[in-house]
Amino acid sequence: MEDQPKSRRWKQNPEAVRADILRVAQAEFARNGLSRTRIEDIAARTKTSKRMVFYYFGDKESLYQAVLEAAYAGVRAGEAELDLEDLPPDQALRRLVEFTFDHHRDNPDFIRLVMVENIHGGSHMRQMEQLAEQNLAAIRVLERICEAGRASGLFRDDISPLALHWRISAMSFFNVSNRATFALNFGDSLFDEAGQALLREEAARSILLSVLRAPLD
Amino acid sequence: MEDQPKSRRWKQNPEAVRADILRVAQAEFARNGLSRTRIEDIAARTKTSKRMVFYYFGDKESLYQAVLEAAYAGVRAGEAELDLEDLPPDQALRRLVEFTFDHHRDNPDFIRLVMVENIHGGSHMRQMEQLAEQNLAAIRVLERICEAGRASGLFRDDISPLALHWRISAMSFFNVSNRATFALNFGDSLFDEAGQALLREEAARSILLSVLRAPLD
DNA sequence: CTGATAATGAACCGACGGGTTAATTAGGTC
DNA sequence: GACCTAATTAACCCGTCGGTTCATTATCAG
Repeated sequence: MEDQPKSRRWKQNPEAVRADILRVAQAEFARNGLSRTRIEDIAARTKTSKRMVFYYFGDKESLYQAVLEAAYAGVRAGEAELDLEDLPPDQALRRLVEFTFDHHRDNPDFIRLVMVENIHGGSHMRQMEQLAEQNLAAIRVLERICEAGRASGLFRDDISPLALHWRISAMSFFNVSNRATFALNFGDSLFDEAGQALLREEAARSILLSVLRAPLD
Repeated sequence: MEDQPKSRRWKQNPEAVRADILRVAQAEFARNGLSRTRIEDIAARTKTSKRMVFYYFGDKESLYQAVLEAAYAGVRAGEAELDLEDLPPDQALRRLVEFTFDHHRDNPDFIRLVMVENIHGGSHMRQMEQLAEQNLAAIRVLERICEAGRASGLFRDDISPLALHWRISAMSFFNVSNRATFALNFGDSLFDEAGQALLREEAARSILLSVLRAPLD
């Protein structure tokens, strides 16, 4: 029937075990952060044992790092699916903002991992190399939109794509990361369906408005 | 000479010890989060001992909670010093955004505590009562600005002060909270003096632009 | 079949760190 | 000065949890 590439067959499948551990570990680290997460808890939700976690990943920090790396790769892959090529620049930008907003919402575990990593000062992210290109790809999308907008006379010519990305990320990220404290402080009206629709729309509108050629100033 | 209110004099001053512990604990919890912080480390940087930390605060979680509460109170007190009463609404709003941006920047420990608390789902913040009024005060400031702006015909009449506050907070908070990962992903050009000035200005400008009466749409 | 290696299981270890016990001192009160 | 309580110290306790040891089984190459 089917032959695995490396001729590994039924039962005793290391790759699957590895992936299983990674999957569970991602959820645990996202929920509890690094220190509060117990390897035993991860193992318990896996089909394998604590011994195997160490066997495959060495130690806790390495596992965490592998999780972070996989999460980044997964999310960036999702982003790459967005196609804005044949849209006029204003619609493309609006679509990008809305997509980013939704995409963050749909990946709370990733957001929480990034929060955790920021608490740690980004120390585990430093040795990840292949992120640079993926990240620059995100900026390049914005650069193209800005350039097209400028060329058509629709956008201002002093837009910084990086600063624009920063603002889009800020709203999309904060919406997920600070939901708990924001809701406790101000109620959860912004987090029901209507509230989220409002925030999403205002985010898109304010970003768009800020790049359009001098409506006022 | 001077008489303390409760006739407590030189040496053996519980209030001061408490405050000392709280000060050090705030820095430690902000830097390391809840689990990674060691009570012994806190004690070591205090003028007192580990035993005293438990004596005054009961246990680690209670100490953390006291720290969080004190941090909130401190930051909110700082915010209250901003006076926008005699400014026209557009200038008042711009000033508020700039102030919030700066204020977050100046209180990174507070930001980090809020990050930690969000990782914990806000569970320690739930029993803090007196925050409600302080938070509503922040919204009320925005409500007054929006109302004045609307009355003068300058602002749109469909502004949600809460959503506006959310956007201002998002940018101000994200700027501090995600600095580490953002800089690793995209370089630190947005975090030097010029970059920060740009972000601050764009934040203010985009907020302002979004409330002004139909410049375009 | 045989030997080698990769994968797994069970039981164990040790130190780290939150929290405590018990005894001591300082300060206030009358 | 006698007494009481709040504040402080030193030493200890013990559960938890990251990581390991060692023995066992599965898989594969020849």
